[in-house]
Amino acid sequence: MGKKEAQMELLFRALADRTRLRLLNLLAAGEVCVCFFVEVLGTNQPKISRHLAYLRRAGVVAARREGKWMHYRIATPEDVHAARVFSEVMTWLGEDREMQKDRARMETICCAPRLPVRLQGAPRPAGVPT
Amino acid sequence: MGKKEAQMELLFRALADRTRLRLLNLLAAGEVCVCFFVEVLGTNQPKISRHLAYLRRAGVVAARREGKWMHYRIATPEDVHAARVFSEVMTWLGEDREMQKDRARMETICCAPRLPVRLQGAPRPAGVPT
DNA sequence: AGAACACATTCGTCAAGACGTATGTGAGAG
DNA sequence: CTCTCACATACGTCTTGACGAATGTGTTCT
Repeated sequence: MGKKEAQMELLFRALADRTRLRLLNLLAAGEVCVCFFVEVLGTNQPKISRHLAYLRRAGVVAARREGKWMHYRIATPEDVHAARVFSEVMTWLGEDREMQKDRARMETICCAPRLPVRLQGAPRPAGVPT
Repeated sequence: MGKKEAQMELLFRALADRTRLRLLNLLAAGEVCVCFFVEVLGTNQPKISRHLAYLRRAGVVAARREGKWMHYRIATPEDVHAARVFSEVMTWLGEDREMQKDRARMETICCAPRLPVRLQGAPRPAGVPT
């Protein structure tokens, strides 16, 4: 009944946090596993996991397991209007300076000749040049 | 510097509340004064004022004084992307069942042969049929 | 089996904000 | 000037959620 209303609030609450916006931004190019978020955002792992869980509850990301690693990806909302809003938000993120820095930082880390110690053997994110 | 980022969070926080979404919805047709919000949403006046203040800080509504009454209206965000997102949100509100009920309720109240006692002499909202 | 790893969840603490109630402010009427 | 009206703001209380630190869960490797 009031599900759609709740969805609206849920979406905006999910978007009302800096860290979560940064996560969504890094997911724009494709699947990313948790360890890369930790490295790129320079924070601890539980923080990342909690925010990813929040985004998952809001229905804007989905997760896939591959061995020890969890891959997250963007999940477009089912609701048409939610999807349109979300799409605009992603575009917005794409043009934001700070967000561009984050993406550049991820490329720098992933494409480095040697991965950081913490990321040895981790599956590289999709959407970044090899 | 980090202003635009802050603006992004600020916008979504403003949208992450049911009451505020309802206020924005009622403003879709044009200027409305506070007393009508109170009547239509069936709540107390301080609650409405607080949420309107919040929306004002977020830059999505503006206020105009006319004698004793304060008229609020939608204020499209300056930032282009914010404006696009906001526009999609307003469209979304326009198609939501519950929001339609609120607008219908406002029409019923404003266009009644006699205004409710509390609203005697109050300036009618714009955008509703006389 | 056990150790190592990637990630999730829980716990205690703290700040933001939503609420009703009470009070403050600014404008018009008398 | 005082009273009233429309609205704003200041409390005190309670809930939500953000955080770091610790702990739990599931998978792989030996």
